[in-house]
Amino acid sequence: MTYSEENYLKTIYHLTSMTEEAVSTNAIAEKMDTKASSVTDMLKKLAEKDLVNYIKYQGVSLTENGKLAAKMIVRKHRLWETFLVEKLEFSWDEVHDVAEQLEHIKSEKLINKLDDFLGNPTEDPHGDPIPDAEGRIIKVEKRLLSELEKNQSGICVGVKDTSSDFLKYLDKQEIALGSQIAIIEKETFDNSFKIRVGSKELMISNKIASNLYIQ
Amino acid sequence: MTYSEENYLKTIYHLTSMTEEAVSTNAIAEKMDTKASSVTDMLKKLAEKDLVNYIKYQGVSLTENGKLAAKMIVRKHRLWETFLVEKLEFSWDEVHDVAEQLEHIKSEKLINKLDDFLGNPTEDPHGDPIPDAEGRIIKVEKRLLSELEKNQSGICVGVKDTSSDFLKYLDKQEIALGSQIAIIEKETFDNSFKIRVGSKELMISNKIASNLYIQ
DNA sequence: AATATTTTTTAGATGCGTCTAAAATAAACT
DNA sequence: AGTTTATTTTAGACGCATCTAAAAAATATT
Ligand SMILES: [Mn+2]
Ligand SMILES: [Mn+2]
Ligand SMILES: [Mn+2]
Ligand SMILES: [Mn+2]
Repeated sequence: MTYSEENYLKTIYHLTSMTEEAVSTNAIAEKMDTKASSVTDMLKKLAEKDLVNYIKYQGVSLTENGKLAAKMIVRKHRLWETFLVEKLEFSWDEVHDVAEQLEHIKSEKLINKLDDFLGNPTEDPHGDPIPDAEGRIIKVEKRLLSELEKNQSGICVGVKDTSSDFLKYLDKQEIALGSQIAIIEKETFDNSFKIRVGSKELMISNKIASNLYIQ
Repeated sequence: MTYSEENYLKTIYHLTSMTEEAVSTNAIAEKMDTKASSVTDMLKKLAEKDLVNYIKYQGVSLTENGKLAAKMIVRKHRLWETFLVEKLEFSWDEVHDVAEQLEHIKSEKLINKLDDFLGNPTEDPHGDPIPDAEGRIIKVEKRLLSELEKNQSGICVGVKDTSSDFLKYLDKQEIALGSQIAIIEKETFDNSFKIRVGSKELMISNKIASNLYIQ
């Protein structure tokens, strides 16, 4: 499989993992910052290889083959991110771009040895699950902070947005995976929140609260 | 720089590092298992980027830019090989192909952090020198085992041939980097050797002896 | 020096992944 | 239902890296 094919597969995987439905050509083009015509070309090729179910004008979904292949790429991405943070002292906002490259390295042995070296982690630095060698994912149920009510609390276990900007904001506010977060007040006007993180109190917008996973 | 450009650069580096002279189109084609016409195309492109000195029909050599770029690729290759052996329990005959992929990952930070993580090694698992971040190489003088005379001895510090076949042969004979090797007898007929490795004695062909570096 | 051989370059083609522009189809709106 | 708009596909082009076949240049042989 080529570098490009792998990127399409991964994108389709991420776009379909929420909805479970077929995804449109335009949605893929949007996400990958490319043109719809390029997407169409690639979908034909992936369909030819039995990696996607593709019917003209009707969108696309992954076959079982495609889904497993996509999971293996996600596995590699997240294991490399974990390696970079745990072993090479990268911060969680610096790892994504490098992992985008590393996820395409082809070696079963490498990735499985890396997995062992890292102690078979089940989650990456952003709290996202790491598929095992067979593609199994441990699903932990988690809610968005924005769904909590006043006086409820929980532990921050993940981020939805993994952009560098957002992650740096969290660093600045000293919010990290494992932080205890409690809702002190919920502002009905703009749906912003007053929260307590550890011993500190701060105000966060609804957008922030909608990108933090709590357990 | 593209994946392909990097591979050409590295090949030219290896071919010129011994002779110091310009290298021929055919020599590059041979080494890279490609056609001379493809090489010519690439040489034009590399010359355009001031990475090689190329004059039609007269062979090619690296510019200072090209040499530094090549060294950085070699640096990455050898650091990754070291990582695979030291941290992921690969054996020295398994690392080359994976390192061929990993050497193209683009991230200054990654490679320098990896270097630190490994303790800034100066040699890779095959005894080859690892250029530092500025491209400096620590030259250690070493001779081929085949150049030694009867009753001389030394420590095995490197291999010239790094093919899997050769490395596996060495494993079988329990010859490794650091092994003490002494010449017991030199057969004038076929230039083969009787040697002692540690406490064992064995016969090796001249071809074997010509691929072991001794210090 | 002339001829033959080898090496290297050029010319033209192919596959991959991308693009723009135009055509086809589907969806939304009177 | 007919028309407009949006989405998707097709057609044709381009850059990259490769190839084969032919031409050009360098080298070796007689
Ligand atoms: Mn990522
Ligand atoms: Mn991640
Ligand atoms: Mn190697
Ligand atoms: Mn090596």
